[in-house]
Parts: sequence; structure tokens; C-alpha cells
Amino acid sequence: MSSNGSRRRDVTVADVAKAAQVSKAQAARALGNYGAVSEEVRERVLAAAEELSYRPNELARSMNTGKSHTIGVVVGDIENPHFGLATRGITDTAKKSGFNVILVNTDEDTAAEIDAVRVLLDKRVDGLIVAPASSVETQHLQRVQDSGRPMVLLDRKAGQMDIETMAVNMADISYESTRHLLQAGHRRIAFISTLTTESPYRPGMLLDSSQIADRLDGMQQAFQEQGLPFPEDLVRLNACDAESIRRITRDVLRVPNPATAVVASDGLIALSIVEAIQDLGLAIPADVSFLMYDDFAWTRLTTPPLTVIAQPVYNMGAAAAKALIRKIEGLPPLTPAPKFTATLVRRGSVGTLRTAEAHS
Amino acid sequence: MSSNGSRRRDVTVADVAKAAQVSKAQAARALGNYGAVSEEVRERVLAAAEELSYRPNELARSMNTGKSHTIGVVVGDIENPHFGLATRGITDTAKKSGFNVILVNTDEDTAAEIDAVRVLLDKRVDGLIVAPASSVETQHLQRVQDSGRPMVLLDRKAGQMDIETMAVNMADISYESTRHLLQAGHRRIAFISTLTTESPYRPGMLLDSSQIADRLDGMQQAFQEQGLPFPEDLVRLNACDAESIRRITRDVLRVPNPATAVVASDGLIALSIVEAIQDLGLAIPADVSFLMYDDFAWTRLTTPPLTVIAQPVYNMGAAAAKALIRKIEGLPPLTPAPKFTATLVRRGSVGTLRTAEAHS
DNA sequence: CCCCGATGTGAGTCCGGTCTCAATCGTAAG
DNA sequence: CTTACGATTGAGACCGGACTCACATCGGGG
Repeated sequence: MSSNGSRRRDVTVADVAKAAQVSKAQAARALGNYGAVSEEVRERVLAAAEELSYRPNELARSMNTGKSHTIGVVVGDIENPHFGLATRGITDTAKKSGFNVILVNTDEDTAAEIDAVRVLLDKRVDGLIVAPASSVETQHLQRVQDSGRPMVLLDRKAGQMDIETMAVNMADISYESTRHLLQAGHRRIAFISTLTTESPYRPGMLLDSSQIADRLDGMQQAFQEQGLPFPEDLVRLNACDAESIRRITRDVLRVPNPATAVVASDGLIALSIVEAIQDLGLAIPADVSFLMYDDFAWTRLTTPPLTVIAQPVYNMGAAAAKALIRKIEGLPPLTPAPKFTATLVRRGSVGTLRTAEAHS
Repeated sequence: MSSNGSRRRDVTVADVAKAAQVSKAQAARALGNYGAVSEEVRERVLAAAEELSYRPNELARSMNTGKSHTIGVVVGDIENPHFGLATRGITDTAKKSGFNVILVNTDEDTAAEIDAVRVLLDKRVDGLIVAPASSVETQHLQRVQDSGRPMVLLDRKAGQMDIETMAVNMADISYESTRHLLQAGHRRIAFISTLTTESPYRPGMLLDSSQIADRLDGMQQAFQEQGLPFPEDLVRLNACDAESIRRITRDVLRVPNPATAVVASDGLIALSIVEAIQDLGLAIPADVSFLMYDDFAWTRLTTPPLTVIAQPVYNMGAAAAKALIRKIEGLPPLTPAPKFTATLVRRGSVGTLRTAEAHS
């Protein structure tokens, strides 16, 4: 234990050069595999390096090549399997191209995101992949863009900014799944999301998340096309913790003219919502239909299995990494830009409403 | 915003110094908040830095402080919520102390792990947190240890090596949960794990994972104490993909003298096992009891809710980060070392076996 | 009035690599 | 026997900060 006081400077090219009895420059050339080095010197140097178990200092290397072979990834919450899978796609792809990943969690907090981006830039990452917490507060992203550092967005757009973004078209799939619910006779459809806002939902309000805004647009369009009124009173945001989710669920189901279908905006709150529904003594889909975003494996195990909106999350992560690396290497973006489509996976949690009620 | 030239080089202390009309050394002192600087100079420098939007190059800073304020985390699979949560614990704690996290996925492959450790060392991370893929092949970890770089293990021990490790005592909880099953009358208990081995399980064989070895030890002890024979034929490893899991599940349940209880070694295979059981037309717990490691939220949603072994994964990650940072800062390890205990959460998936069968 | 320590300051070195440049060597062409 | 040209080689200048050291400057104690 106490023996670790021995000062242990690591081996440098200079040490290797001395051992191989050549100049520092020659040793560096042999080790870095560049320039002209005679076979004899190369062998001597490599042997010496091996002997001293020399390892290059990537920090020093990065400093004068300007490349760190590291990309920064900023997400809201790795704990969420949605991002877990996306991160997997990113790291797998990055590794294949020789890049490492620095991961930062923001807890969906814009202040933390701003900080994260700054720190990563300071660390001179070669590029950034960001899942922006907000589609509105995007000055920090604009600054990255201006600085010329490659960046790709994941999952969510950032306001009007023209940044390559890997995300599914939420309006489309939301429209499609809302039609599915409408066709099953549902008119009172609740939409519950974790999105934090200062005031309750009002039609036309500016939402911090392009994702959620797009989903609501899709829903509204489906209602409108059928000449039906969109049940704005059933759009519920700020479902942040288990307690508030429970309250909101009760709120939309245990009232006069309750929701007959509930849409959960992500896989994490879906869990709490289903629990809350069960606690209320209601059965899915007999009493209330249920639909959720994200196709997690466990959704096949419940009784009944849940109808979900599956997003190609891994592929989106992989594509984001691929696109970023192209940018880093100065290649033009792939054309056509990759498109990602979510699919409605119909399992057993959406039931048909009796016509009498549907026409009420 | 107007001075936004297409200049590629970023602003350095030298630039700031020139703008503030002081020497590079003074500018560095003012910016780095060290040494003696007059109030007037400090203000001029900071103003110039602000004006030029100067940001320190952490790479350069790291190079001569020797500290990168970055820790490397090597895990088998972030996609697995078990590691997702642990990673969350690590990043949260690291951030609080001003450390960043470089994350590497090994796919539980030792070769990838060796590579990951080498790369992280080359990047001069201040320390490493590793969840070793193997408890046997640990030379690379020994090398890290010898190099004096701080390291903490997570989740799994590494052979005989004396490295601080944050993990639950698997033998204890395995013993406890096996007793639970035995008391419910089960004698034919299957244990299914993803652990990859070259040959099928044989009693006493050297297992690559201390985790699995400990769990089997715990099971054996429980059986032994009751004077009951341990059903070695029901220990099944190599349950790597959905297909093999399906085959194995059928294999232990659809044979003469089948298993009456199944233990799933992690949350990921648990999903496939439950599915396979359902596909076989068997009911939990009426036909077969089920117990799994890891308490994922969805286990409360199935019918019946699943009995699980809950591990304080987030806390283990957080403690690993805390311990590592203490090491990095040269502080002695916390005493007493933090202990983590898993708990058996009895829900509905373990049923009592009829005595007649239990005595067969 | 002079010496002393405390405070400010600039020049320059160092970290560990990459890379430029000029010098050297060998040898084939003239 | 020169001359020229490509392959090798070493010295040293970077990269962008941290830090050492020598040299002011200034106020107070003796």
C-alpha cells in the first residue's frame, strides 16, 4: 500500500529514442509510422518501445494534430432505454471508426446541457451528438455551429436551426396512430407527457419540444380530417414523477366524460401510467385503451401485450454517429439523407369502443 | 458576432495577452486564477478574454497538470438497464466532482475490454471503473493496477486481485432466494445464464464470472443444508440469444422430471424466458415458478408481478465513482468499505408446490 | 537612509508528441 | 570522377497552457 510513493513518469518517445540510440525525431517517425525510416532503425525503435512498454500519450498527440478521436454525446437520460439503445448505436459505430465517446447526462435540463456542451468543446472533442433538451433555447447549439465544430442532433430538432438531425417524423406516426384510435371508435384520447412547462397545455402554446409539438399536430390533423373536435382538455404535460403521473391518470379517467384511450409519450412514464390504470381497477383494453411511444421488450409481456409506436432508435444513433464522422472527416453528408420511420405495432392494448358511446 | 471570421485556430492565452497588452504569463495567471496578479491587469485580461470569447484548451491544460478530469468507464452493455442505471450513478457522482466520463462498451468480450482499457490509458484518464467481462482473464487489469492508475471494479470481482470492488454479495442473496424456493417445495430449480462457456456446465468447473460462480455456490449451499441433491442438470449457461433461450427453456420444462422453478440470471434474458414459458402454454406460477435477478420496473406490470432480486445498482455505480475519485485525489479508501446487499422482493411469480410432488 | 520581504511582471522552459528543414549519405547518371 | 537526386537522419520549432526564475517596485522596520 505505502509503496506507491515511487514516482512513476511514463515512458516517452525520448526515452525510447535514447534506448534505441537514435534521435527523438527518428523514434517518433518509426512509432508514428510516418516519414522515412530505415528498416534497421524501425526495428530497433520498435524493439525498444516494446521493451519499455511505451504507449503514446494521446493527449499530446491530439494537441498538435488537433484531432482527439473523441466525440461528445449529450443526452437527457441514459437510464431511459430509449437513449440506452441510441447510445449503443452511437458507440458501436464510433468504435468501428476508431472514435471514443464521452457521455454526458443532462437530466433534460437546458442549463446542464449548455454546460455539457461547453465542457466538451473545451475538451476539444472532434464533434458532438446532442439530443437537445429544448427546441427553443438553442443559442448554445448555434454557438457550436458557428464555431464550425461538427454537430449532429438526435431525436429532436432545434428550432429553426439548419442542423443535420436524425429523428423520425413524429407528425406522421402520430397521425397514423391517432387514426387507428379513431377508427376503433375513440374520441376522448388523452395524451400524457413528461414535458415540463410553466403553465398547463393550451392550444397553440409554444412547446419546448419539437417532438411533442409534432405529435400533437399529428393528432389534431387526424381529428380535424374526421371533422371531430380535438379533446384539448386531455392533453397533460408535466408528468414528471410517479406521483404526478398517478394523479394525472386518475384525472383523465375518473371524471365525467373520461378518456377512453390513453397515449403515453415515452416508455418510462408508460410504466407508471399502466400501474395507475391497474390501481384504479380498470382493465386494458376493456375499460380503457392504451398506446405508448417506444417499443420496449417488456411491452410484449404484459397482459394484454401493449400496442406501441416503435422507433428505430439504434439505427438513429448509428446514423447520427456515421453522419458526424463524415462531417469530421470533411465528407459531404449522405444523400439522400437517411429517413427514419416509426411504425405502429398493433398488439392487444387498443380495443374497439361500442358504437353507442363512440357516437355520444 | 461580427468578428466571426472563418479562422480555424481558436483563441489562445497569447491572443488574450496581446489584446490585454500584458505578457502571456500574466494573462495565464489571471485566467487560471493562480499566482499574483494586480486587480487592474486581471480586469483587463478577463475583459479581453470575454471579448474574444476565449476558452481554455483542456487538452493542453491536462498535458502539463497530468490530470484530465476524466474517468473511463468500461461496461459490458449499456443497453442493459442494469448498467444503464449504474452508469447513471457514476456520471451523476462524477459530474458533482467535476469529472467527465468516457464510456466504452465491450459486449462482454474480453478482447474488447483489453483494448478499451489500453485506449483509455492512452487517453490519460485519471482513473478507471471496470465491470470485468471475465474474472479469470485479468492480466490487463493487473497491468493497470501495476501502472498505479486508480481503478475500481464494479459488479464483479477479478480473480484474486486486490482491487476495491463495488458489488453485492451474490452467494448470500442466492442462498436466501434458493431457500425461499425450497421452502415453497421446489426441488427441481433451473438456473439460466448468458455466461458463455466452451462446454456445458459441470459441477466444479471454473467459471469466467465470479458473479455466476457465487450464485451457484449459494444455491448449492442451500440445497446441501437441507440434505437435498443439487439439480446440476438444470444449470444452463450460454443462453446468448432469444433462440437459444427458447430452446433451453423448453429443454428444462418439457422433459421428464422437469424444473418446477426457473431462475433467470439477468433482466435481459428474463424477458425471453418468460416469453418462452408463455409460448409453451405454461402459467406462472401455477405451472412453473419464476425468479429473476435485477428489479426492473416492468416486473411489476406482468401478470403476475415477478419475484425479483433487487440490487442497489445506482448506489453501486455512485459508490464506485466516489471511491475512484477518492483514489485519484490521493485520499484513503472509505472505512468501513461500503457494503451492498441485494434483497429478495417477493411478488407473485413464485408459487407453492403441492407436497406430493415435492416429495417425489 | 538602507535593507527586507511581499507583490507584480515578463522571459522562457516544460509537458509529449508532430512536423519542418537542412544536413548527410549512398549511388546511379553524365 | 563529378553531379544530382532520393532516402535517412538530427536539431529544433511548434501546439496551448502551467509554472519557474530573475528582475522590478513599493512600503515598512531598523
